[in-house]
Formats: sequence, C-alpha cells, structure tokens
Amino acid sequence: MRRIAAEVGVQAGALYLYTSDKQALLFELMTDHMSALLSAQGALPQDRDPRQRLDRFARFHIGYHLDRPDAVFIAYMELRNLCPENFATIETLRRQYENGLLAILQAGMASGDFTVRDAKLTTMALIAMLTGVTNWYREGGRLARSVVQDHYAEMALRMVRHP
Amino acid sequence: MRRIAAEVGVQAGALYLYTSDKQALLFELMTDHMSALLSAQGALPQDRDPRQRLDRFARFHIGYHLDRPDAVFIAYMELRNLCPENFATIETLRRQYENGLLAILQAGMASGDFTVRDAKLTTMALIAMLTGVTNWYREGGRLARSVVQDHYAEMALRMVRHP
DNA sequence: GCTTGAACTGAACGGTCGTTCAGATAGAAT
DNA sequence: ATTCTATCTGAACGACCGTTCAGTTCAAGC
Repeated sequence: MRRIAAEVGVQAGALYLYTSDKQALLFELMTDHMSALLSAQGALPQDRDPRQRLDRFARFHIGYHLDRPDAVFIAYMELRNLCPENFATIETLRRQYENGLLAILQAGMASGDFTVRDAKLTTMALIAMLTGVTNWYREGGRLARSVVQDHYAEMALRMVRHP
Repeated sequence: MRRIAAEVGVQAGALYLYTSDKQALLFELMTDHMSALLSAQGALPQDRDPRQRLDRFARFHIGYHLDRPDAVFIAYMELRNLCPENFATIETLRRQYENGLLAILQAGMASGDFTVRDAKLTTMALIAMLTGVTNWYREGGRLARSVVQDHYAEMALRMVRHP
C-alpha cells in the first residue's frame, strides 16, 4: 500500500479514501481487467468461418495481453491472494472468457471445419499456449509481434484441424 | 520461515543450521526441482521416430508436473523472488530443458516428419500448452490423467505436422 | 562419570506491513 | 468572512517478518 501510494504521490493513509482495504483494491483491479477483456472479446467481428474466428481470436488474445503486461501479471500471480468469494467471482469471469473460445471450437465442429477430441480440453490448451507468449515475448526481440501472432494463429488452427 | 519450521516441527531459528538464509533455501528448492526434471528428461528413451519422441515427451511433461504440484507452483510463482544471479541460474536450467524439446522438433524437421515455421517459437508454445494442465487438472475429475495425456500428445503432434 | 559437539529453544533485534485517526489544508458555497 | 466539505498528512497501533544468539538438551565417545 505504501508503494502504491508513493507511485500516486500520496501518503498510504490517503488510499483508504478510495478503497476499503487492500483486498478490495486487488479485487477491483482484477475485476476491471477481466471486464475489459470480456468487453473487448465481445467486440470481435463474428465471422462466418470458424477458422477465421479462431484465427482472429488467437491474434486478439496475444495482442491484448501483450499490451497489458502489468494487468496480466497481477491477474495470474495474485490470484492466490484473493479471498475465496472474490476468487470465485474472478473464476466466473475467466470461465466466461473461455466459453467464448469454446463456442468457436463448437461451431467449427458443427460445421465440420474442426476435428477436436474434447472441446473443453482444447480450449484450455489453446488459452495456455496463447497466454504463454507473455512469459517470453520482448519488444524488439527476434520476432516482431505480428509474426508471433501469425505463427501462433497457425498453430492454433493446426491443433483443431483434421490430422 | 516460521511456517516452514512449524511444518517440520521445529523453531524458526533451527532452520538456519541447514540454510544460510531464506533466499538460499528457495534457490536450493528450485535448483533441486530443475535438476531432477532434467535428469528425468535425460532418462527418456531416445526413439528413432521424432513423432514418437514428441509423443513421449508430451506425456512425460504432463505426468511429471502433475506428480509434483508443490514444486511446480514454487518454480513458477516464486521466480520473481530470486535474486538476479540465482534467477539467471534457474533460467539456464529451464533453457536446457526447453532445448531437449527443441532438439526433438529439429530432428523432426530434418527427417521431414514435422513442418514447423519456427522451432524455438513452437517449443515455447508446446511447453506453455503442456504445463497449463497443472492449472486446471484435478484428480478424480472428468478426464482421467492418461486421457488428458492422450489428447495433449495428439494436439502436440498436430501442431508440428503438415497442415 | 565426564566431556564434547551437534541440535534445538526461546527470546529478542530491527524492520515492514495494513490500517486507523486526529488534525491540517484549501477550494467551494453561503 | 465564515462555514462546509473533500482531500490529505503524519504519526501511531499491533502484528508479523527474517535473522541472531546465549543458553539448554542430550546422545556419543572416552
């Protein structure tokens, strides 16, 4: 709290005019992040072609997370510091986001574009793979961001296509 | 430290007969984990067929990590609490492990079994995907461990095969 | 029986933490 | 000019942290 206050240019006590306690502040940060993520996901164009939807989602997920390294770091590293009720709430939001990807996979299975053994499992695998980019990507590194997005989108598509 | 001591059944001060300080204890935990992981990886059978090697690696990685949830948790969540030199050492061990997978992909590319745009990128994607299992898998859940291993191994293979 | 040495305790140290609160400050409203 | 209100300070609180250390315990070796 003292460090956050210093960053804002204020004494620690002043923060309590804006939050009831530290837990509430963390929860609000994570809620805001997840809500913004869901909102951005909802604003994605709804293509007809499931392959194009998956391609778009992969690029979106990587780009959105690379743009917000701090929020992503908090969202993953501070999960364990949420009290059980707050944790459950955040988990629900995460589930909602995952369901967006799940719907894409199910649409692809229905249309015959995708062949997936277990849609839920594939959802988890895809999200873990895509989110993993934030652990190693560095601006100005060997691969430009759009190249990374290209390759990951292709790997995502390979994962769901006929072998 | 007091909590660790209590778990062992000892006063906190007694721990300092076995470790110089908390940082050294954490570093030793992580070093032990990574060394054991590398050793187990080195003991994997060296199949001829790159596809079989990748299949085996995927199952191994999932199984090994699911067997050691505490070590995996520490290895990922406490990375930020290592001092720079210790962090660099652990990163080197991680790199070694990743290189084992990278070698499989390169062998597959050389033999024509795999078609991969960027082997290093695919390595990172595969490891993130496989490690992600530890975030949601629960013993006694919907899918048995071996089924999860089956599906992930198949997804891994799809990712590296011709489209 | 005495000595040695390793293992451990229990108390203390300086420090940081989240949080509270009486009082200062200052701009807006009357 | 006075009052009100929102904002913030600075000091304090109890609690917990990693770490140290003088002193206790006790089994092994002579």
